[in-house]
Amino acid sequence: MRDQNFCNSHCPLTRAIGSIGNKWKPLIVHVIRQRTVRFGQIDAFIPTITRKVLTEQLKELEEDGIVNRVAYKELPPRVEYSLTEKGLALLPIVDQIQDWYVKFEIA
Amino acid sequence: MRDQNFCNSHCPLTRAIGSIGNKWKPLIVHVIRQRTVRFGQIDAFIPTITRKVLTEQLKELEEDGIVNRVAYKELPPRVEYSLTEKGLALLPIVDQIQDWYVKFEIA
DNA sequence: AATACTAGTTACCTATTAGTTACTACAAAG
DNA sequence: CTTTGTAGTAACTAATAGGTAACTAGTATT
Repeated sequence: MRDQNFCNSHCPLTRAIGSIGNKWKPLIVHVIRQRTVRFGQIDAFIPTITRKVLTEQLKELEEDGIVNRVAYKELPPRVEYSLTEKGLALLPIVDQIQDWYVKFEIA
Repeated sequence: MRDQNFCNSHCPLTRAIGSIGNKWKPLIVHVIRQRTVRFGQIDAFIPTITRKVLTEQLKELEEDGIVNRVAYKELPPRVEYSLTEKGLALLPIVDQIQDWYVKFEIA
């Protein structure tokens, strides 16, 4: 998202939303989970995301200390992503969002 | 948000994000909390939102069964908003997002 | 000699979201 | 008789997010 009004707000919830409150980031965190996954795997798990947008989102998540990125100097390239401690702490919240939705979803 | 790819996804987390995963809705839920508040109060609590956008977001939240809207037939108009059971169930999650952010924020 | 492989990047274009300004209704207060 | 107050709406514009297609590197396979 990177909305300056949000990132510089005096309200911590607003800043939190500025950091993870967009449509892709919770999904990316949810896909990585406790694993170490490659770029292409994340891309395959989120069918509607494009590589360009996935790259952008992963870069922001890395900047915000939510994911680790390890690039191997090989060809073809290999880049592995995993959650940091901060990212792992987000998992129970993401799970609860899913549970909340399922609980109130009209069958 | 109302992204059709999200709302019709087979993944419940994706659908959940489609319903509350935008920048304004968690904030609106957080502002209403357990109270009954008027339109103008919400507007005053979220300084950077415009009336137009607030109206749109509240309408979607109402459609999704997250807020109740009660309009009194008076002049000047009075409209009161409160959280439904579904909306109230979102409060602990929103609080946890805030706690998560505060915990990992670099001082 | 051409093709596939991965994890991107670049330039360009479109769609969605958000902001701006002006306007409404009618009663009550000054 | 003008102003104030509330909760919007309409028309329009600006900003941002997201999508598309083409391209890169160097090794390994066909």
